[in-house]
Amino acid sequence: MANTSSTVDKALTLLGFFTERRSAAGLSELARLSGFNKATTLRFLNSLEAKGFVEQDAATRAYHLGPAFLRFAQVRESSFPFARAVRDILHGLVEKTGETAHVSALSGGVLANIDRVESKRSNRVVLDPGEVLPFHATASGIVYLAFADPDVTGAALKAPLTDHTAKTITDPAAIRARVDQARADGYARAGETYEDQVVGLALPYFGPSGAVCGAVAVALPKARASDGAEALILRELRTAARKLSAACGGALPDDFPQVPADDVKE
Amino acid sequence: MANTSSTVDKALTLLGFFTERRSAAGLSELARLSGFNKATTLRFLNSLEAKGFVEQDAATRAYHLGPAFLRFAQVRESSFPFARAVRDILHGLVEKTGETAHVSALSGGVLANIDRVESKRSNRVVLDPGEVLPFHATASGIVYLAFADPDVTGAALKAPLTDHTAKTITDPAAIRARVDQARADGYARAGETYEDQVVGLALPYFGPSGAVCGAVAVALPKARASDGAEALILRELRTAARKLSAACGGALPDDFPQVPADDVKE
DNA sequence: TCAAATGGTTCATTTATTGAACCGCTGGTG
DNA sequence: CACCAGCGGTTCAATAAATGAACCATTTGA
Repeated sequence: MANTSSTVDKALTLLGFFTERRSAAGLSELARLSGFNKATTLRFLNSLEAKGFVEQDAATRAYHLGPAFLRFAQVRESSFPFARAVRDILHGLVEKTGETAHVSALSGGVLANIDRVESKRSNRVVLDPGEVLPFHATASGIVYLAFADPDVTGAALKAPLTDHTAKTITDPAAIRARVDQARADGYARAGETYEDQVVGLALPYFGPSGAVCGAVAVALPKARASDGAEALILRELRTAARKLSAACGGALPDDFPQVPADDVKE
Repeated sequence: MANTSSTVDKALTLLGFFTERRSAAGLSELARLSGFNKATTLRFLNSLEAKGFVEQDAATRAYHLGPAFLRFAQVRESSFPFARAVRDILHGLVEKTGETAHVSALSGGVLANIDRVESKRSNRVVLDPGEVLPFHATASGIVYLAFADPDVTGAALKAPLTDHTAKTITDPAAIRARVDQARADGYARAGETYEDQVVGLALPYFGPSGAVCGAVAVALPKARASDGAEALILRELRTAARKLSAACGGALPDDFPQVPADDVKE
């Protein structure tokens, strides 16, 4: 599966270099980031620009994501009103839990945030829109792998696992253990493996044919991560995961573990 | 400018075949629509799928737009909150005029709707999200051409001009006259040239460096298109165009015509 | 003023793209 | 129920398109 390396694939990877932090980039910068030749990069950018996927700032000559995304997001949404459902579910989660919530989806081989709603508390977790979530270092990533196709999981664990904090787990065997645990539990917890002082809890959601689509997660400051708070969050996450699955035409599998094996029932 | 026909260009054109009406399409259908060989089409779809730009329904094997658009729209929006501004402006227009309003932008050589808000009246104009607006048959298209680069305008008039209604104007010279008129007036009006019984009024909006980005328009049933109503709409459209230009870092040109050369001042 | 970036171009080499023919499969029809 | 037409997908030689090192012309900044 390494890389089929079609020209189209390569051209599209350029888009992935635009993030919230780097919302615009010049030709040389993109060539450096991608490893493509400058001439190649330019041709790709021209093609992307012709279709509205990037725009070039006339003054700075830097490129940024184009208006095509507004249009296509609109078209997708009109036939498949997912973004709207996501937003509603996230608002519900934030209201119920008081913490920042976000939903990710697998898109182009990576798990990327597709929306997030922040807690109203002053001490809260802040997330970049569109951020790519490393599989091994986030609760969303772990729980995604737990329910993903074994090949995908294997591939993700073979990839280089980078450190994000002092507590990031980079040993593939240890990650695999966490993934197995998450599969058994029906959720994943990540304590400061991606950001210091941040705890994450995540559940997967499923599309038609029962394939996992992504994860829904709540991120909170470690200081507020009491057992009781986490149990509440997991309960809310479960209903969120159920709604999300429904919104994309799927459902939680029948054998999906009951999340909070504790006291009260939903 | 005909077609540079790079492989990437071709692959991206596939995305354009997804609309609200045809939100999913199979391999053969896309091959037919695009004119590409089936093998070629499939390779493109695979590349697009790998990056999340299309998804394949496991059951029907049909393809539809993928989650990448949610993500990239998010990233673009985070650094360039345009969609939000558009929405606010459209709501304002609908409230003030009582009619359906929409904003389009040039994206990939075509003028496509990027958002729209419908009138609350029962007899109203309905627009498809993401719809492509033909230059010659819509007020938005005419007014776009009026302020676009002369080369673009020339190219658009050389392209085949298709009929949409009995009143569609397909003579390039007549269209050019309307374009020139629109440039002088600062707005364009299209009476039943795209949809029967529908009148459209449109103004352009401008980005940095003064280039035209797209159009903002109001569409209303012919029966309600009185002179007074149209004058009101044009006034509202002008403030909308000003706001929109500001939202994308531009402004109306200093020499932009005063829209309603009539009674009351804004 | 100079050096090192930048965006962009060129063109022979190479490599990925192309398309006709081909599978196996499904769903509808006489 | 056998048939055929359409589907999604695959193959592989011929070919057209992608590639990249070297090259400008400008801009930036020391």
